[in-house]
Parts: sequence; structure tokens; C-alpha cells
Amino acid sequence: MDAFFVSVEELYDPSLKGKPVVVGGRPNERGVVSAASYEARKFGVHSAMPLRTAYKLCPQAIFVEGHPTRYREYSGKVYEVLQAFSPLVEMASVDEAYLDITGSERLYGPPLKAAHLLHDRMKAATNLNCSIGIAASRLVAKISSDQAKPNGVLWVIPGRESAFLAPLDVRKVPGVGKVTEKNLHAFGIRKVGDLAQLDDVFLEEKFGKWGLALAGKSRGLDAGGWYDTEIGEDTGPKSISHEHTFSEDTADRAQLESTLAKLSEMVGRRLREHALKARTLQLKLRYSDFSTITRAHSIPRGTQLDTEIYQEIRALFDANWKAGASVRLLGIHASSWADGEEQMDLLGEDRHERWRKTLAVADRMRDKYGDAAVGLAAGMRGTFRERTHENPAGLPGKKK
DNA sequence: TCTGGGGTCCTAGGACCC
DNA sequence: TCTGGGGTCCTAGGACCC
Repeated sequence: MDAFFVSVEELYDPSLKGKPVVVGGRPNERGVVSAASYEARKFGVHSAMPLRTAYKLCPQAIFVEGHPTRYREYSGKVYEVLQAFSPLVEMASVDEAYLDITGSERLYGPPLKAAHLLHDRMKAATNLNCSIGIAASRLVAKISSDQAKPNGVLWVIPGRESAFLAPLDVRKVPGVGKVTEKNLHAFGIRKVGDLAQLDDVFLEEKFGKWGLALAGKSRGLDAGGWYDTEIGEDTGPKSISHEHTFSEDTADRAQLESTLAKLSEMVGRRLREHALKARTLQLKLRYSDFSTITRAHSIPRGTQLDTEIYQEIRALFDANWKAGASVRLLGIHASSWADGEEQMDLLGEDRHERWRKTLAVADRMRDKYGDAAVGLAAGMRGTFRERTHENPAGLPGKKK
């Protein structure tokens, strides 16, 4: 999809059309640009750029908050259109998908005709622009859709992959970022064509396994990892995480702990939604100077309970936070799913079961009344008064 | 410039096992 | 006594993508 977040915002507020628009937050906030309209891009604004920088480059831009639920909703509509066109669909992200249209010639005609038909259907059904790349590999389809933007269609005829790729900057290859680009430049490799001419052995020596994949990519081949799965194959999440950057750095233990409690709940909830139990829990801590550490711990049985997640994360936090040091970001990452029917420890079974039922009720309450409706006590400091000698009953304070 | 949040994949070292 | 080789699991960090 073209400028997806911006285009969805324009559907909600047509006055944004034709103007420089930056999605991501207020210009003086901590944060980065999620998406910029083509008008804003003319000023050098692009995604991942700090909002404050975007403001300096383009102060007249309209800055809007992102609305993830809106984007998910429209992503669903996009999926519907694609699914109706061809059953072999794979959403690669919220605004990007692969379709296998092998054998659809009798239905839609030759590739270019099929793509234009899909392009029109997308516009009619969603009022959004997209670009389509057609090729014999995912890699080339993706690059050609980038080259087709905005609002275009591009077909790379089979056999012409190398010729199509050769004049492009190495940076256009998915997986080649800032660092790899710099490393390649150091060898005088600037274009994909330069890469294709090199010896595979040389690339493997210099860049390891990645170098070998790179050699294949330079010739338009899908290779490795996700590229080797069938289109439409459902792989499920491999990790679930939530993190939070404070609007101002803090060394306040109570605030840090309550943030960890809330993150534990968010992670626990997602695990229960996916019916997953995590065996590895990881704490992420970023200090004021942006130095970042991660500390993980694995448990034998796995968990999906907020309280257990919080307990593990608290232990990691207590052992690793340099007390008094200002914190910029906290994060919790869950991975390594417990497989199949786990054996319950008999002693804890009753307690587990009661927590599981309690949290199922809490999830339903959040569905109905919003996320703030219910939470762990540790996450609600400042909302409810804690039980103290001055307030032995633990009566709620003024704010509820 | 002053750097989000949610992911995937890869590397490398160490513990541990046979 | 003076140190093998292969495998798996765990942890930490980093590049990259949208």
C-alpha cells in the first residue's frame, strides 16, 4: 500500500489531502515518524526519523498521532480484496502482501492485465492506492513494487531479473541496511550488478552465511528463512513483546515497577489470546545515555500468567537495574513456547487454575470496559491507595 | 538530528552432555 | 593430568524490516 498510514488518516480527515502530513505524534514528543505523505517527503522527512528532526525540516507539516486500530481495520479490508482475488495470500506486514497467482491466467489473463484488475479492485473497495510488482520470486516482486510506487504496476519478465536489478543501489535489496551498505561500499560494491559479478566464495568469506544469501539475491533468487516458506503458510508468532519509552527519564522505583506490572499484563494477555506459554522471559532496560541491556531467564514449564511474568521480570530488574540510574525505556519480551500439553506441578495446579480463571475474567472486563478497568496492584500505584498504617483498610484515595 | 514499538534472523560464547 | 569432538540449550547483542 502507498503511504498507508497517511492514506488511512486522509480517509478520516480529507482536509489532509495534498498537504505535508507526518504520522507519529506531536513534533515536540519523543518518538519517530511512522509515515510521511509524499508532500512531506519533498522536505526530506521520512519514516524512522525523530519527530523533532521532521519538525525542523518541515515545520508547516500537519503532525497527527498514529491510530493502530484504524490501520489494522484497513489492513483487514485489504486482505479481503486480495483473498477474493487469489486464495494464496500472505500478509507480510500491515500494509504489504504476497499473492501467488500461478495458474490464474484463464481467469485474469496475462500478468499485467491481472495486476491492473487487482489494482482497480483495491481502489474501488478501499479507496486506497497500492503498487504492484509481478515477478517469479518474492524478492524481485517486492523490489519491483517499490520501483512501481506511487500507484503503479511493474512486471519483471522471467529471465530478465538480473538486468532489472543490476543498476539498482545495493540498499534496495531487502536486508541490506545502513551497516551492510557501508561494508559493501568499503569493497567498492555500490550497485546490485557489482554484487552479481562477485565470486560466491569471496562473499561468503567476507560476510558469512549472509554473504551467500546476498549472492543469490543479487540474481533475484529467494533464499533462506522466511523466503523458503510457501505463500500463505501460517507460521504463528515466535515472540511477543511490549516496551515503553517514558516521556521523561525516571529513576523512581515505584514508577518503574508499575510500568513493569503493566507490561507484564499486556504480554500475558497476548499470550493467552494466542494460547501460548513462554519459557523465556526477557527484560530490556535502556538508560538515559541510550545504552541498552537485555537480561533473560528461562523457566522449565512456561507461563501465560501476568503474576508469574511480573515475578520473573522483577527478579531480573532487581538484579540488574543500577539503582538510582535514570531509565529511558523498559521492555518485556516473551519467547520459546512450551510445546504441547505441559505437565503441571501438582502442588501449584490449584493456584494456577485459579489464576487462569481470574485472568480470563480480567480479559473479558478489558474487552468490555477498556484496558484500565482491571490490573495488578503493583501497576495501579497512584490510582489506588495502598494499605498502610495510616489507612489500615486500604481504602481508595480520591482518584479511583 | 537525538533516536518508537513490534517483530525476525543471525552470531558468538559458555554450560553441559555423551 | 594438562585437556577431543559433536551436539543442544541458553544468553546477549545487533542488523534489519515495516
